[in-house]
This record gives sequence, C-alpha cells and structure tokens, in this order.
Amino acid sequence: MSDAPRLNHQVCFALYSASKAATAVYRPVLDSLGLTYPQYLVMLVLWEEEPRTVRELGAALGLDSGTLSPLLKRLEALGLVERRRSLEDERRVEIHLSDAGRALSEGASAVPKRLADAAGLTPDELSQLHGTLLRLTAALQDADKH
Amino acid sequence: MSDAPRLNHQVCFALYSASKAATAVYRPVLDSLGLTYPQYLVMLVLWEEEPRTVRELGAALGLDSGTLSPLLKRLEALGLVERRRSLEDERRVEIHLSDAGRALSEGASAVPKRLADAAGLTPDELSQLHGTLLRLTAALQDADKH
DNA sequence: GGCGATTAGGTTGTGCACAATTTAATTGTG
DNA sequence: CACAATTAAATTGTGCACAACCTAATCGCC
Repeated sequence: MSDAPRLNHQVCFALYSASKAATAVYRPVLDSLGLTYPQYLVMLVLWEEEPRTVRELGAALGLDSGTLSPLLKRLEALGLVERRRSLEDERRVEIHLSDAGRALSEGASAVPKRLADAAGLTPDELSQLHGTLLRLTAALQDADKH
Repeated sequence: MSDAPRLNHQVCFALYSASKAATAVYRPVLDSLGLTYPQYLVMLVLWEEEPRTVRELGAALGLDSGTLSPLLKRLEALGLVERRRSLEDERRVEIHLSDAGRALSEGASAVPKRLADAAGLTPDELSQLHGTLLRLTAALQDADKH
C-alpha cells in the first residue's frame, strides 16, 4: 500500500473545487452585470464604504497591487470607479465609486442568494461551514507567517 | 439599511480565501519539489494511476485542455511526465510518469500533513468540513448544468 | 534641513482558468 | 463507402494571482 496522498482524500482539493464551483455558479449573473468574480469582490468592498485606497482594498481581499492595479484600471475603463490621487498623501490612490458603480449594487443584491439556492445545504449547515472556513483561513494565514 | 451584500457574510468569499490560504501554506513545500499547486494536483492523479489521457486528467480535476495542455508541457520540460499519442486512438494523448516523476511521490507524501497541522481544526472538524465541501461542490456543479 | 528607511502603488514575468476557435481522428448512418 | 456529427487536443485571447523589482512620496531621527 502506497503512502502517496490521494486526490479525493485531500481537503485542499475539496476547497479548490468548491471555490471554483461557486464562482462558476456566479458567472452567469456576473456576466450580465459585466463583472468578473474578483471585480465583483472589489465592488462589494466599495459598496460597504468608499472611497478606499488600493491598500485598503488589498487588505480586505488579500490581494496585492500586482493584482489590483490592472483590475482597477479595467473597472475604471468600465466607468464603475474613479481613481484619484490622495491630496493628503500623494502616494495613495483613492478608489471612488461612480454613479454607475453605485447603481450596480441594485442588480448585485440577488447574487449571493444564487449560491444559497444552489448549495443543497440547510441554512444551518451553510452557516456552520462559513464559520469553519473563517477559522480555517485565519489559522492557515497565521501558520503561513511562521 | 442597505440590501447590498456584505463581503464578510458571503460563503463564496470564505471559500475563495480559504482556498488561497491553503495553497499559500503548500507553496513552500511545493517550491522545494519544483511544482506549482495545479501541477501537484496533476501529479497526484498520475501517482494513483497512469497513464491517463488529457481528457481523464481534466475530468478528475475539473480542468479543460486550455489549462492542461501548457501545464503538461511544463511537466514534460521538467522531466516528470512523457506525452505519447495513443496507438489505438490517435486523437488521445497519454500522459506517462517518468522515473523522476514516480520518484517525486516520496517527497510529496509529507505535503498533506502540512495543511492538517496548520489548520487549527480537530481531525473531526476537518473530516466534517471535507464531507460538507464534497456535497456542496456536487450540488453547485449540478445546479450549474441547469 | 538632510538623508536613510519605510510605505504606496505600479510594472514585469510566469503560470493558472476558462471561453472560443481550430485541426485531426473517429464514429454513426444512409 | 461517403460524409456529417462527434470527440480529443491544441491554440488564442482575456483576466486573475503572485513574486520580484521599481519609482516616488513620506517619515524618523539627528
């Protein structure tokens, strides 16, 4: 009997697959909004509070400037956000919502329900899964630092 | 009160973050093996059984030829696999392990333990999480078809 | 005020992920 | 047998994700 790890016994693969399946379920709705999944995440953060600096967006989403800079340029090209140099600290770039960006949140309010409907889990299970994932992510990120 | 969905209430974001955190934890070990995470997944499938066609690998991992073709070329360039046209059906390309590819499974056997150690969850919780993720993924993939 | 260290953001390069298209081999049906 | 339909891979194009590096602005400390 081999000690080679088996694909279907690995939690990491289950996470990877579930994450891909979730974004696939969102894709049709997000397509109709003209957003990719990571762009949708950025908009989510901005709908909660704006303006935000690139750094703040990165901290909220766990993304660095190498990912965010081009993504934000695309959102700006779509007319959803505006990038403005901060006046107090000219190193910072503030990301502001445009009117169109603000308006898009209406169409997006139905997005999360889509996953809940497709999940095939009870609200209780979904809530417990959510809690476990948050704890897992925190522990993994913590372990990654040491 | 706004009806805009909030980032930190979304299971999809929890999945996305947990998946990224898990691959980040694996990265140092995989770096020392010279593999990326998706390359490691392909090797996992081959360690279970080989040869496999590109199609079979794609079915096991949920990846299409657009992702696998260049990935497999890189694994071949690393000397870990060989690509051979099938003799029975020349549309197929069989992926065989090289001796080096087979040998690599020794070094990889410690990889999964890394996540279990860093997870901060009891074996019971981890096992339950695994089961929930499998059910979730199946339900989402099923919903995606209709 | 001067100057090294830090911080914010951008750029470049590599490697997925996935849609859409292309090419070649095979299968099914008249 | 002919030939349309299907299937297997590869290719192309767009967009993340992340490491490594770069520039400019700010801060600390003397």
